[in-house]
Amino acid sequence: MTGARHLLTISQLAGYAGATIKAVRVYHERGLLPEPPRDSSGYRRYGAEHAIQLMKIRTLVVAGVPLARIKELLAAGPERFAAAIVEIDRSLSKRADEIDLARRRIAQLHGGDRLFVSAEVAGYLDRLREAGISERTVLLERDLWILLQSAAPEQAAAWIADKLEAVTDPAFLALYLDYDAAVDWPPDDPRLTTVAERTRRWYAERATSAEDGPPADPVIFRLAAAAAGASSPAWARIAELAKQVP
Amino acid sequence: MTGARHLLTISQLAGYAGATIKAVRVYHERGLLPEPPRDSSGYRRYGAEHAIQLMKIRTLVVAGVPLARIKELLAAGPERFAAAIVEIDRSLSKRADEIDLARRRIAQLHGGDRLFVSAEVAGYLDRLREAGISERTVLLERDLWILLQSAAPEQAAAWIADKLEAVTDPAFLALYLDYDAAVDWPPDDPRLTTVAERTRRWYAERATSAEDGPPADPVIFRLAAAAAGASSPAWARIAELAKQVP
DNA sequence: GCTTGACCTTGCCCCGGGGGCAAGGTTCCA
DNA sequence: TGGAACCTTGCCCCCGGGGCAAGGTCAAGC
Repeated sequence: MTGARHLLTISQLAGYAGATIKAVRVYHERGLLPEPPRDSSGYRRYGAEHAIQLMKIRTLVVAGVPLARIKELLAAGPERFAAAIVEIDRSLSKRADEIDLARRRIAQLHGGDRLFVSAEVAGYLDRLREAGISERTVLLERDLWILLQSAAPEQAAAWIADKLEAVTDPAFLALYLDYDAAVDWPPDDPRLTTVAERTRRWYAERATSAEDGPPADPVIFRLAAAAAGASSPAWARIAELAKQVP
Repeated sequence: MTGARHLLTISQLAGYAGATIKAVRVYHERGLLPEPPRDSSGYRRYGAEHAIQLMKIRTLVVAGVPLARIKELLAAGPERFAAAIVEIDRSLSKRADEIDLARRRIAQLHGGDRLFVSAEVAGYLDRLREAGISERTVLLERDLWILLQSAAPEQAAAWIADKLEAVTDPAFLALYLDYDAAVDWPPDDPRLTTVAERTRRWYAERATSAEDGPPADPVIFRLAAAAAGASSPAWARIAELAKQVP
């Protein structure tokens, strides 16, 4: 009569615990769930004790605990088990936070540049837009910042702080608007000398008024200048002109 | 000078987007991220456009979107993309709910039987405990319900409704306490005939007062009786005695 | 009895999303 | 000039099962 204690088939067991037949067999293989007795034709026959164990296993599995760790936990003493539960709960709550963050980020996916550059740089770019800089130039500037932030994050951070200050200066914005207007001029346009002159003046004034300029790492600076120059021959020419009469 | 547009190494790119070098190479293989130009020694050199694409990829990856789907999405038009974003957000919110549920379940892992049986059965078991039934017998009853719920969920549901009603009857509880006391008696204990007599009377009374008894599926009923009988020879004897004098 | 469909068994290969390591080439910095 | 830190390709491995094959078994209906 004790055979009546093991009357569940594998699919009944799996269905009850929200698992699949395959999963149950995997748990047998990995030693998480003891193999039950077999009936006369070799079918596995389960009892309530297996159902209980399987429910525990599934609860931990859906909580994201790896099978190897589940095996340890089920074999461990209650105090170790309780400690593990606390830790698992913590990791679940962390996962929930990550999901929250992921939701906020995918929501920004079809939107602006905040996903691609730091908040500071995004703010800077928005100031440029407000000042009337063309979207094309803003995007060039954005790409430059992406390169900078990738190649030298802390230098970029120091630099953007400087730029956020500069952008409050109307003279800087005016100069930037000149550059924006000049982007498509031919390199031999005579107006470029004027822009170069204004550039020199602004830098000179700035060097006297604020003693700490951008932490001029020459390598990075040159790369940035080269990238900008590559985008616009006119800009490259302005840089050349501004250097010529120091 | 256009080489300056591609100045990031693979590790700089990966670091910026929170990926690993290996992951970036996988995205190349799968066609998610275009292969960048190589420098003179065969190293990959990336530009801002790759950084932007990689950020998009990573955002979707951490949101749990499979790489194959990400590839489709990046190639699709904006309206299809937007629709997908909505769907991804919904699935993320579902995941968040699942995590919530998982947390509540692991919290019950070291606690009572509510994890292993339905809420109704758990309530029934608690009523038995309140009535003074020994924990050992309650656990036997619980295991029986686990078998029942696994093997025939809807029959078990109908049956538990019946039991929840029975448990409000003091006569039923008194009878159950008799069984609890008898669990370890030898099968030839003379007191068993008294219990059998009370059992017969209770069933007779119930059959007249409530016309709809439990939906007596004979197979399931017999299995349950056999399981109970296997746990206690005395209970098996009571069942035999109660049948003998119909 | 006989078929039909649902179930069960083992065994094998497959997937995604990379990780790890080997074995070699390159670049940077002191 | 030498070692650390990069980079390259290639190969095998991990988890947690899914899918399929090739067979054995069971219950219901005719």
